[in-house]
Amino acid sequence: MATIREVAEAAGVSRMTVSNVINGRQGKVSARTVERVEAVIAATGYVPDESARALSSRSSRIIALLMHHRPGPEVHLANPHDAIFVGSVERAVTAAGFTFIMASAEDVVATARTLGAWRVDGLIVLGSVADEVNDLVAGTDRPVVFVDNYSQDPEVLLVGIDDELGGHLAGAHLITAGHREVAFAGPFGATVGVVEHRLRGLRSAVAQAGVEEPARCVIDVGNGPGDAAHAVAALLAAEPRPTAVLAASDVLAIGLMGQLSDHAIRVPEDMSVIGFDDVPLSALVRPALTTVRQDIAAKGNSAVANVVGRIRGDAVPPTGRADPTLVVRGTVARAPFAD
Amino acid sequence: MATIREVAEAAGVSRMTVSNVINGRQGKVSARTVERVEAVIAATGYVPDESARALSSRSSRIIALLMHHRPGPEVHLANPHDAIFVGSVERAVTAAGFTFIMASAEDVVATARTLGAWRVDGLIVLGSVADEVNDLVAGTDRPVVFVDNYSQDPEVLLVGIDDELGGHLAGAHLITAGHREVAFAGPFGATVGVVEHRLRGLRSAVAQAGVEEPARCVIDVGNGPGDAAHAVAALLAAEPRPTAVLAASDVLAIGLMGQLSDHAIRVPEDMSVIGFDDVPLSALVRPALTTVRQDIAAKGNSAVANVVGRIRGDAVPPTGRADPTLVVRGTVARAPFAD
DNA sequence: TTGAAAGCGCTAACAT
DNA sequence: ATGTTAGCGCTTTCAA
Repeated sequence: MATIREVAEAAGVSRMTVSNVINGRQGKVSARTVERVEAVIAATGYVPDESARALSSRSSRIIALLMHHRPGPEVHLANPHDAIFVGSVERAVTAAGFTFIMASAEDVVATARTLGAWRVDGLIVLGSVADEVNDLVAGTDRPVVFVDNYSQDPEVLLVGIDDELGGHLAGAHLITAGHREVAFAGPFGATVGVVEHRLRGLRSAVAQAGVEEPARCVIDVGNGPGDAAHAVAALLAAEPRPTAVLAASDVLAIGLMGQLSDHAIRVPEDMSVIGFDDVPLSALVRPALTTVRQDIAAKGNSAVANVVGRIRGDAVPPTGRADPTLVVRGTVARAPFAD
Repeated sequence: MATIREVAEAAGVSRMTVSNVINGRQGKVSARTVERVEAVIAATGYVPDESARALSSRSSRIIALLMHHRPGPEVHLANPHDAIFVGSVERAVTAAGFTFIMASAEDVVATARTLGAWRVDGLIVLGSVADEVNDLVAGTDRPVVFVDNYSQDPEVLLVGIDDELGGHLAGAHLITAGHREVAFAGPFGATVGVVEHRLRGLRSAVAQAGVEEPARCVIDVGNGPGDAAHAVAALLAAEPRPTAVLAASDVLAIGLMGQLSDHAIRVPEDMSVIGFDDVPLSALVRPALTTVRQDIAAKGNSAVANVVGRIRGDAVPPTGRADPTLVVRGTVARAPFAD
């Protein structure tokens, strides 16, 4: 491995000149010298040592995505929402000229500390983080953005969507189709606030139609293998039986559809289903899934734009919650017995 | 940020002693001194600077997963196979006491060089890498393992499955169900060798049944939005029309099922479908997907075990190809008009 | 069991 | 436009 010193000697210049060439410092080096140094670099295959650079400059030009995941065999990334988000972040980070790395761990605070020890320049945090938010922010002087977070602290920078509006859109659509007894299913334990807000929005829409106890059937369901089966069992046992269900994610909605099919309950004739996210899969299944759409890639781009802006000291693009929309496909029908 | 020097002074010892405590060097420091130093570390919240450690020790204790992806908006990780693989690698790396990072890029060789400049200790490479293999291996003195790679070079260390056997299992199952005209659909451009070997295995099984031109209908199909539609159009236009199709992945199989449904072709009565991988989703859809199963997490564990073994200089666990199995569910029926 | 000296490869700050 | 000096924070090597 060649070092900057060897390159400097071979080119007959000082190490600083080589450094200036590497870092493309315009106007600090004459064109002829640049050429000579670059020739030596190409010939030797020299690559600057990043740990030395980071140590000396106190900056790594790395932006890291930190994902929280729960213990157990479940893979966080198996969730298409997360996969798409990660992909969009990676692209935006690379396009901005930074190096992208991702770290996934149960203990986000500890991992943030590890990344900090690597002098990462910015951090994007995905996953259910609540109490840890303050520890995370306090533990670093670098820009941090949280994704889909419902922290108490209004100062915390985040990107996300208006989950309550999403739930409301779904509820209004079901009400319009004549549904009154509407159920909700989601992983309440897995996220902090997101699922709750979707339920709240659903209830507000149903309540506006004059329903006394809106969405009284609420099912807490994980992503495990048998979970969809339990959820559907609970759904069908509810009294009175709901005619529609809003799932907190498309994947869950598809799982429910499969179980309903096993119970000979037709979707949408006997039971309407709405998903959340609009992942690509939802257009593939049959009947195609009616769902609340969020622009996941836009969320990733916003997060990166904000972090990069703060690193560079530029104008900082705003963060906040975007508005989801409803995508009508084939899983909502008029409620049975609706007038 | 506290430094080792400050900790040393506060504890009244030399920097080397603090270093020995940090690195848990047994027997180099007395128990009393360890205790004192650890108290100071806890009090100051000292975290060793990793770039300085890497620079000085020439090792980062990082194992990196390098993913190749193609240009365009498509997200590599959206593939459940890749997501599960990444998850299992991350878990195994962390369990082995290393830090995990993931980098995804179009130019794997360039990114490998970047990671090398960070002194990563080991590398796992996922994705369609062919010509780059030699450059990658030549460019580093660290252990590298390739995943699902069909390199010419037999010396290249890899983990994967016997894709040809997988195709053969599917073919034999279809033959047993009376199918003779069998189609194959897969993204030939996206991988190097994997899809081809699955097709080869399918053909060998069909040929064994005495079929003259086994699997003559071969459809090259990507993962884009309209791709499944084109594939099904090609499938239904083929003359003679196939009675069964093997898809190179479960996600593709599900996409085909949706399109077949739109054409009022029933699965499995009119068309049998087999997938590949057995991702969780395949058990959720209806009819549940018959598929060739591979143990993705085992593949990840093998890759990590090999890299870690080589880093430590321990006995190196063997690499190689595991055997897939057939999971029979509900998408294969007896061929129409079969005797 | 502990410490002192030297240096990993690079860059910031200041010369010239 | 180029060079010199002095570290960044840690570990290695060798001594005590």
